[in-house]
Amino acid sequence: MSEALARRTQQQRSESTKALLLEATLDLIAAMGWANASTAAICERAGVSRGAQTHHFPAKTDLLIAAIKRNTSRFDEEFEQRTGLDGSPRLPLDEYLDLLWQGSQQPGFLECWIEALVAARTDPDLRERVADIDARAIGAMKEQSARTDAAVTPDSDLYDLIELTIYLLRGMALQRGVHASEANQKRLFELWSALVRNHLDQNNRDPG
Amino acid sequence: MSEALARRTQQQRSESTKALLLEATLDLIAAMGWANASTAAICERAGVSRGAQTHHFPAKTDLLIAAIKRNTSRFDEEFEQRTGLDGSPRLPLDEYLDLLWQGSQQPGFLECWIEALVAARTDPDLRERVADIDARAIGAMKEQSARTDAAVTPDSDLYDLIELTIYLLRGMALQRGVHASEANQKRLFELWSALVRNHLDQNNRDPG
DNA sequence: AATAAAACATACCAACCGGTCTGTTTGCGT
DNA sequence: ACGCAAACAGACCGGTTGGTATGTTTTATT
Repeated sequence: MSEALARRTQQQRSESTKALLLEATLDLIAAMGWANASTAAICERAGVSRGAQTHHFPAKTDLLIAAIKRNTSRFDEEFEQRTGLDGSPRLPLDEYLDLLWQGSQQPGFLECWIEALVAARTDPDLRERVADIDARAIGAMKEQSARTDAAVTPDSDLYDLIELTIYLLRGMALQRGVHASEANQKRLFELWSALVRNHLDQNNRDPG
Repeated sequence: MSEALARRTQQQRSESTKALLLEATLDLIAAMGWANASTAAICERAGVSRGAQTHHFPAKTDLLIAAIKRNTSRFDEEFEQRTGLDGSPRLPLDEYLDLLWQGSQQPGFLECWIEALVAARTDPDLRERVADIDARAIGAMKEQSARTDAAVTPDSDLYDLIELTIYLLRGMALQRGVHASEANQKRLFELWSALVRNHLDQNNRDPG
């Protein structure tokens, strides 16, 4: 029958099942936590055999690393697009902070990230690799913030405030795991944003 | 031989082994994470038989709940002492924020708390109970903050700022799990403290 | 077409986990 | 002193997990 359709390159087959596995992994981490996401469950969800999984990801930790890399790069690219790279007008800091907020509200995104951080803390095989991915992600967000209109003076506290914001959003996501409190958190984050803006306005007034 | 020493009340025996188990539980959660802390390992660490553990804590989740209750109440009491209840002079907000910081630096404290929050997210048996303990702990800290010199007007943002601070400290602790960055975080927290003070000073100027 | 290699499928296994069950010791009430 | 219940100890078990080992199919190479 449809031989032409079934015929795929090795690379195509490989990347296809890899993608299925990683999506299933992220889904299950978000739904039941990394500790409860068994390789068997991931394979079933992905519609892939256990052998295929072990072929592409010999150890379970390989699965987690690849999954959170996918998780971060996906949002990283979206953020890069939104902040823009060329001579477009600078994004107002307000909007960038709101962008961070929206990113933190993406279902499963921070949940997976937190699960990875927690798992990595007590797993020597994970710790270094997760720490590296994490550092890159934070660095990327700091660079993005430098493309907003808040990047007035080189010695401002902008990077520190971005780092604080990231920590805050993670702490909030942690809380949402057990408490449904989105409206309240939105309100709190707006207060946070106001404090950040106010601080930068005060310290960067008349930069020259 | 020393019968008088070996002779103990049932209640004494019970509370003694309970305490041993809970301490061992907290130690292991901090050291290897909740998911990797097996009941057998906890019993071995506590020097208690498996039968004794199941007698006092039939399910593993009972162990976690009791352990984090102990975890929070321990620090809660310390905070209550420090903030004082009677007519003593009001604690400066600066010092209270520093108290929160010091609490967040206590080895194992936030690590266990975060493990509990993460485990509770995907465990129906834990979620409600952990959420309840968490809500009480946050409420207690808000009440303590009301005893500082920052509690000027009833409609200030003090409670919101305390809640933000708690989320921030948790996000920071999450980060410390994979990155050794205490000095940097101390610096960041002082920046945040400055923002909080500044905001409250601005909004509560000339209250009456 | 033949050979090799990558992709995939299935069975298997040793280790571990948490809960249950049975038996023993210790303290308490009478 | 006696009986009972709580505290404790150890054995046991079904279920699950992640990794491995072996066999089959699909693509690539020559």
